Amino acid sequence: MAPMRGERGGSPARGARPSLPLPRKLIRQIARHVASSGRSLRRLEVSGRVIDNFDDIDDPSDESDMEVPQATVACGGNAGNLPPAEHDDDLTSLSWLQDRNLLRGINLTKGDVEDTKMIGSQVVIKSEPSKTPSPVARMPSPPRTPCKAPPSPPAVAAHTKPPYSFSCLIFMAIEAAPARALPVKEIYAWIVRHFPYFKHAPQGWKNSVRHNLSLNKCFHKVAAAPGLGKGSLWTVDPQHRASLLQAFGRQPIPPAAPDTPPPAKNAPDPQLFPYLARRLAASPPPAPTADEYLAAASVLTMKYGPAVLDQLPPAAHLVISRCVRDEHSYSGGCEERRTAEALLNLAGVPPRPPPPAPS
DNA sequence: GTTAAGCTAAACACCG
DNA sequence: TCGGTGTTTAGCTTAA
Repeated sequence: MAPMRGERGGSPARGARPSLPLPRKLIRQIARHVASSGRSLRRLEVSGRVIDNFDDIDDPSDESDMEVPQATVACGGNAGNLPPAEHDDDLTSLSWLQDRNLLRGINLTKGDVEDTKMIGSQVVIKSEPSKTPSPVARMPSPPRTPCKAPPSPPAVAAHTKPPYSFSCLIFMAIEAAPARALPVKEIYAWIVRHFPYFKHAPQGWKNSVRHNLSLNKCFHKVAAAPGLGKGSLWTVDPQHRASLLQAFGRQPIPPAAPDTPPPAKNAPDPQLFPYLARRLAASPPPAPTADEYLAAASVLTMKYGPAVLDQLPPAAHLVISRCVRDEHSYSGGCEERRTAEALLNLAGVPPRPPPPAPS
């Protein structure tokens, strides 16, 4: 029988481990990710540095995270009334980030893997029996010139429902607005602009947006601006901002990577589960968009404080800094950047200075 | 098994 | 009258 959640398990030696630069839960999530391909995590490296060896971290019944000294997690940068990271039990979002390769560069090494191959910044874990790269562990490399080639794949995203709830979409739209307030029509437009899926989605999604605005206490209607015509302006209630930010951490896990199709026997019957079937049918998943990178940075920061960003590999820093540098290539500022700034500011992350220009 | 959250659909009223 | 907006209700699925 598996131990109850919170029960201590595993070897006693774990308690004597050195401080981990990443929360143990995050490492466990990575271990599960590796385990999903039939492997087990034996060693973890971050940015080329061996963090720890552990033989039992892939035990799915082990839910303890008491070994993580909070001091190493540095939550002091949480903005405003954000809840402390230790209150958040849910790392679903992090599995999403891993699935989306947003934690690329974290070097996973399996004990019985004899070689970890680096191709550029792409990490390939070689499987001993088959000598073929693990489809799960194979991480695509980030753009070589991330500042020039932001990963915005509208052609793919057009067919993929974004992994955000409507409240998150509305939140992002409003936060991206200069006045932090938008009429419903502009919220529609922002969503369509950033998630082309909705361009051809059934009309019901607009109803869902309005339903969300009306029902969700996080959104408030304010007096209509003169000349606005029908409708009101909608804003985010500052008191509920933290809960909306937390909602980013509860996003559903998107479909598996294109080269790891789920077993057909697990495919939901579209007749019985139309919603789930539609969600899962939206594969292959698109490459992460700039907004997803930003959401990833924000989620990580919200959970563990800004210091966690310094524990991520340089590739992640590139991803984050890219959006700041993009500021210089846009005239007047794009909504993506505003979204980025809003999210990162809310998460307490100061903008990273652009790297020095090559001489 | 229960509960909460979220999605979808539908109906209705209000307003420009 | 029409279409957009806002509200409410109900049923469903999923995750905790």
